[in-house]
Amino acid sequence: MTSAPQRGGHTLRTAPPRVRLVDVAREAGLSKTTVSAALNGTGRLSPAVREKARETARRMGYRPNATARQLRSGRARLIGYVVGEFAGTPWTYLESPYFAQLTSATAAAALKRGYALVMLPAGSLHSEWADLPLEAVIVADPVADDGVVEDLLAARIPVFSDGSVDGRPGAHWVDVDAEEAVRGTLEHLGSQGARRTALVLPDSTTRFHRGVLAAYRGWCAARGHTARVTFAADAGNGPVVRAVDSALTAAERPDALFVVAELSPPLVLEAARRHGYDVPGDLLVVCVSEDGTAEHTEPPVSTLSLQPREVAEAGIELLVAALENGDEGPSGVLVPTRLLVRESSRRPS
Amino acid sequence: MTSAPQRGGHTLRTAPPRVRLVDVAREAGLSKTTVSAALNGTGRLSPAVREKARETARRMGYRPNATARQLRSGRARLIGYVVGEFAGTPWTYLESPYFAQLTSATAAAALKRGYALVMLPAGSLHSEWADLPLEAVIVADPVADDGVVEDLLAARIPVFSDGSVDGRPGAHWVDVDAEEAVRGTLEHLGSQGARRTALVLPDSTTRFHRGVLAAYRGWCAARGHTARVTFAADAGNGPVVRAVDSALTAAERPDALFVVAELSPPLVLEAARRHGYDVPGDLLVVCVSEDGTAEHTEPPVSTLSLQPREVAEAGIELLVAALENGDEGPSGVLVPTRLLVRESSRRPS
DNA sequence: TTGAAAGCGCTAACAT
DNA sequence: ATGTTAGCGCTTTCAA
Repeated sequence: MTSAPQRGGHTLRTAPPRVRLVDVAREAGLSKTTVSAALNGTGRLSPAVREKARETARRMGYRPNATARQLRSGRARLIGYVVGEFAGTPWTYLESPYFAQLTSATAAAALKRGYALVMLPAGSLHSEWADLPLEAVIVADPVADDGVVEDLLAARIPVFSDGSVDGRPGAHWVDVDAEEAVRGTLEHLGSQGARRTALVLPDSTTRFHRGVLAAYRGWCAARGHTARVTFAADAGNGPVVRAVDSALTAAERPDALFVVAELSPPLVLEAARRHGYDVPGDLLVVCVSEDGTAEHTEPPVSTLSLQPREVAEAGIELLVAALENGDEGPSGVLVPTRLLVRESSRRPS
Repeated sequence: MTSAPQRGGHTLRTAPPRVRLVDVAREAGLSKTTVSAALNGTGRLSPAVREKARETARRMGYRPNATARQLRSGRARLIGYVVGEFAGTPWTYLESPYFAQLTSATAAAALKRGYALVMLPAGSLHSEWADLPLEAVIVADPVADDGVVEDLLAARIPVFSDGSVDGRPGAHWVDVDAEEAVRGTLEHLGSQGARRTALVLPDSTTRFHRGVLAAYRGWCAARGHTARVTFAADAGNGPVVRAVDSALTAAERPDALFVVAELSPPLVLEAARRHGYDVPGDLLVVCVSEDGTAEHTEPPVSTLSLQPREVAEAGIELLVAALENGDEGPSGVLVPTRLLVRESSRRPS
């Protein structure tokens, strides 16, 4: 007879050993099977026995051991969640309203289907959390050639990410249509009279940001406009404010600003004011943002929403389908963005 | 011979069965024991054998089953994270900079000690996630008589929360000193000439918010000042803006504003402007906020930081100590707040 | 130096 | 209707 680690593992020295199924069975004068069936509502048991088992379990404060169940069922119902951007500051992504919403919506959608989300540091690799029993991992906005995606795929762990993983076996994706989003926004701005729309973009290799840049350049080229792009050196208010400042002080002043780098809308307005622009009088403004402050500013700021909640829903739906019905079905889905036009981008007539 | 569920559980129909330790052992012509020891660097094995085991495992793409390990070790190294406030909208808490920072800092600190964080919906009860193998649960800012805390304690799951759980066996806490925070802020405001400081508070039963209210009232009473409290009906920009509006339009206009309800600092400034106040000329402003925009406004806004990162660090330290060294040691710790004085609360001389 | 076997706590196939 | 037993995949004691 071997002696396994202290019952209940290396847990609290002072903690009493946890009540197990067998303890309940013994106490009730029944077998494990019967108690298990009684508690799980399975099997054919006489109501009396079932009740007795339940009563005893309750009285003894029995709680099934989740790990044992997981092992038995072969399913952990745990999903990893890691974001590709922000690798330099692995835990700041939640401070972005976009990621805050994406993350919470993902957790919500997952939990609704019976899966829980495990938060992982941005930019971390599989090896750092290999001993978590994750059934799949969501990689939000991976950077170009993201190491995690490779690692995961090599370890045969299903990956849910964006369009950049298309075609890889075991990889699934949800994507926003950057091309269409940019076109829609620029057309809107154009329709309000903008001729010189400047773009402020994070210096990131995310698929979305790359897509935005390409679409913007394409749009300008097609119309013979000069592309006016300013890159924010880094995420965070400071660097993005500086990028906006520099976009607004260009020799040829822009008449519209499309801020894709995440910046609190009131701060965009303040920058405009600081540089002597009237919004929307001589500067139209649209921000890619999920920040609710946009509707409370004076004037309210138009935003392009990337619809993180819809993205999360679609992603989890795909994930559940893949995990539970095998790998068939579409491996990707496109979610449309939504342009919320407010006063900041409506040229007064 | 029984036939357990499909090897690997109900996983992908098309997925090949996962490589197990025994598969590697067979392939290498060794025993499970030997391969396990080789891979874990334990036991006394000849270098040749160890290498052979490792090589075979690598070649076959072996990855240990995390659930089996957990069962064996009796430890899941998983911590639940649930917030008490926001029960009405269980997933919006991340949109608050305070909770975003608290959450990410908690996840970071936990992971550093080898624990991963599982995100749970705000206001949810133990029964909704009873089948997750959580070794402990962190209940951030529980509301008065929070059901989760009771549930968890009854289920003998260690709880880490705030001072409101003090004294309960199995409960541990980290708290901010609301009394001192309020006193410090009001003194600062007073030193800058404020005589009529209005307070804007969420209508919440959180320990911190209750503490702030009590401290504020006490402070006013001690000095014979009238207490000027406005409650924000709800979280979110809209309701809090309305509360600020109403505080600013009181018959007797305040000369200082202490905004404890979470609101984007630029929006506080805008409200002041809207009502004809000059900040800091005739209204001093201090916000309880972790929002980085505070330093980028004109004027920059003074904030009282609740130091979520320090709170998280302290909490996880306590948690690890309790989980790993038994339940002794202090069951609670107090973390000081930090007043960051900026231009918005410095009376120009 | 290596291997056989027990057992973590649970569920389900099978026998009674 | 209820119980016996095997086994999920792993680590560890103990024997060889």
